[in-house]
Amino acid sequence: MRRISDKRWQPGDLIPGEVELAEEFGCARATVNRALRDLADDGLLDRKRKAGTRVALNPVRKATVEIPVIRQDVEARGKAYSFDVLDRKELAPTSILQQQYGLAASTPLLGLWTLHRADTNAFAYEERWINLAVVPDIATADLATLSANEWLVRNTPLSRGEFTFSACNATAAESRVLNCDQGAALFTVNRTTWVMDDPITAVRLVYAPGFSMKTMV
Amino acid sequence: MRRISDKRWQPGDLIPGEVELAEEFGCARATVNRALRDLADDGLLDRKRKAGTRVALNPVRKATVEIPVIRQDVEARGKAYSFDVLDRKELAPTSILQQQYGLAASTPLLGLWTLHRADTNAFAYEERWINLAVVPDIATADLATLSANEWLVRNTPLSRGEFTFSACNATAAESRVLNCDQGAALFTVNRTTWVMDDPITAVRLVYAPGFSMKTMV
DNA sequence: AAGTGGTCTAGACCACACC
DNA sequence: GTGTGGTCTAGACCACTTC
Repeated sequence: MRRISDKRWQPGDLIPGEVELAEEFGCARATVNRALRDLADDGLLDRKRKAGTRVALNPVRKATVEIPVIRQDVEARGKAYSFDVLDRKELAPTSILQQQYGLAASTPLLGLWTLHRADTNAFAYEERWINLAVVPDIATADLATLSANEWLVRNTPLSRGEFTFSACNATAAESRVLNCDQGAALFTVNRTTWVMDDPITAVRLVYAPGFSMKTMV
Repeated sequence: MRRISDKRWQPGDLIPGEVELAEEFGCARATVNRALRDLADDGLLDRKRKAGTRVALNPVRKATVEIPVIRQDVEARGKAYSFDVLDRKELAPTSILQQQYGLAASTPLLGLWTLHRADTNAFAYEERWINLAVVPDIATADLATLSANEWLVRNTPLSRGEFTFSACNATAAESRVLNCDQGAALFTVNRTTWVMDDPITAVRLVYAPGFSMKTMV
């Protein structure tokens, strides 16, 4: 790391192999491997078998953002968390949802519209679609006490997800619910979650004005 | 991972120690250690000496967002990148900057206002402060051909940074530069970068409407 | 004090990717 | 074919934390 930092090893440079570095530093090859692997995980090195290890050309900064359950997020800010399910409907996917996720027209979906609060203030507004074909049990769960998000986290196997962060102007409906001006800039997260190849849930989360997401590199 | 996924090990559960798992799986302890460490890095396990390893209670989703140099971001979208330095000033820190970063009133700063374009469209508007006390060389660099961001990446030792993502309504000036409506919701990134304990640069980056940042978990 | 994870060693074999 | 990183082993000592 020091050699990258002070430019003795410059971006694109091929650095010595593990065996050579182990000799130079007087340690075992496994130790060098661990160090180089950690640096590669951080995006500072590019490693390839046979080709060797190079200092990363694209200093792509990889930031790890932690995306906590909303309740924890609110509580971490020292506020009391509460939420209300404003609306709830079981219905078939719209044609947009069908093509976006490759769902059959007969797939049963549960739609939930939820307001999350910090103390008594609106914190975020959530629109969520849940695939009842994959998690039918949630249809009978008491989602007024345990949020759908937490229910899914507890009752669903590990999953992979995709997040999209953007900014949106508050619609009339959103401004009413979030108690802000229409057109206010709102930080928005779209999340889709799959188990295996089945989409479980799609969420659009609109945070009240002033929200920000912080991360370190 | 399978045992976490199928809930045989539930959130909060204390799982067997490394020695025991190594016996069970018929492998060396180092192999178990590597596996558990990887899972802990992914946020699935919490590990503490003496206390043991537990399945993470807070399934804090850790998403790794890649924050590329803007030029690469634009080029990855298949557009031609260009930029213009709209304004440039050397001056002392405002009192706000002084207290925010603990700068002396005499610290020389370079302020840059830059418009980044994708093809001929505005892509992002950047306001940047550079600490000339730490990187004096940049004052004489040709920042019209190589952006300040890339100059810093190439000429500065490794640094740590802090990112804040938020949403802002376009000011009158921003709407002119980004060619959008005043008040449009703009995705905004604030970044501060340090080398050791010295702040090098603070950037406020305002993306044109429609920008989104995507990441997988 | 004791038990846990954290790290290291010396050696070995494997798999991939380039020649 | 061959050299690189990827992974594993068996053993050892250390450091942190909780008991």
